[in-house]
Amino acid sequence: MPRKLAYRNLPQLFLRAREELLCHFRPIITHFGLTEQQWRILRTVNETGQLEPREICEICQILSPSLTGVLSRMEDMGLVTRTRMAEDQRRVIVRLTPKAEALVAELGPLIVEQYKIIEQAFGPALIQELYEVMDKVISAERGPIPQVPLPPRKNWD
Amino acid sequence: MPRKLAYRNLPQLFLRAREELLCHFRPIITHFGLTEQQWRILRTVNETGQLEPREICEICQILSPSLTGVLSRMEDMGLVTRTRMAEDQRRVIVRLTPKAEALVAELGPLIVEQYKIIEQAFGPALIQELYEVMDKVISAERGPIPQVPLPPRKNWD
DNA sequence: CGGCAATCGTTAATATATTAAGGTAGTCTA
DNA sequence: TAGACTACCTTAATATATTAACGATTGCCG
Repeated sequence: MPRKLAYRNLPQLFLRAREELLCHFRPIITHFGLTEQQWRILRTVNETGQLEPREICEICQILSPSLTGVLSRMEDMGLVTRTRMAEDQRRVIVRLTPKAEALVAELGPLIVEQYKIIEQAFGPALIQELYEVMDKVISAERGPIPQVPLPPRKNWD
Repeated sequence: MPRKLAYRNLPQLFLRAREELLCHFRPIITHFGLTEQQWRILRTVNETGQLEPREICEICQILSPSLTGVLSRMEDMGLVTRTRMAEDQRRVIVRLTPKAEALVAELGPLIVEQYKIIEQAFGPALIQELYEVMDKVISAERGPIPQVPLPPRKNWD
């Protein structure tokens, strides 16, 4: 019985590699009383000025039910506003408050500086390679990927 | 005022790329009533026969307080056993039950088959590149990476 | 016009993530 | 050998992840 599978756990390697990077940014983010998800949202919305929740979900990789809570807390913190669209009462527009914009203006440059430090330590070539390979995985058009057939689940207990 | 930072959000790209992979495995894992973390632990412990909690934490990228709960639930499900070491009463040994080993024996081959499908769709070269670049990020020895100096936090509210 | 399916955000329930603090068992040192 | 120190795991509190289901709106179509 082969205890080891033929393929090493790739999603797990993604996790570890991501943490290897993120651990150098986390202190900056928490220093300003933000969570990682809150910073992702601040940074993303700041780039476009305004976004709808489902757009934030897709870009920031946060599921809808999670986002509801995160945005509520950010609203309580005075970082974002949520306004219903007049044309379509189902949809919502999320914007940053001036307070949040000031926060991004102060935090952003620190993040950039930390990127430069990391780029020197990892080597610019590796960073470049990371961006390229991530893009290849994310935005490559490829046909539908079939699902391995699942056997009926046995009654274990 | 540059709304876009000089560096695209790399950890966020990691998240999206990881999800692009994981979404093809998740159905298999949930089909057997497991969570992603539970499968990571099953797969990892199965490879070595037994592991201590802190080893699982490091390999599976799960923090100690989370692991406590995950292992408790897995113990309730009859998947793992936790036994205190005689020599050092602080330490614990985690082992799989026969039931869990049977589960891995059934689930493992399906995971491998799904890897093969993905490898064909993504191209073997890309998969190879992914493994290589992750290893470069994770296990490259590099000097200590300095932390950008943090300014005193202002009183926002 | 009226029914009906799809969209969008939310609520609910449970599992995990994160940070801080606690508790117990080993280790070290004065 | 007492007391401080450390290592390992756990508990506590809050935030987020995940799946299912709900409620309000809108668009479609008969």
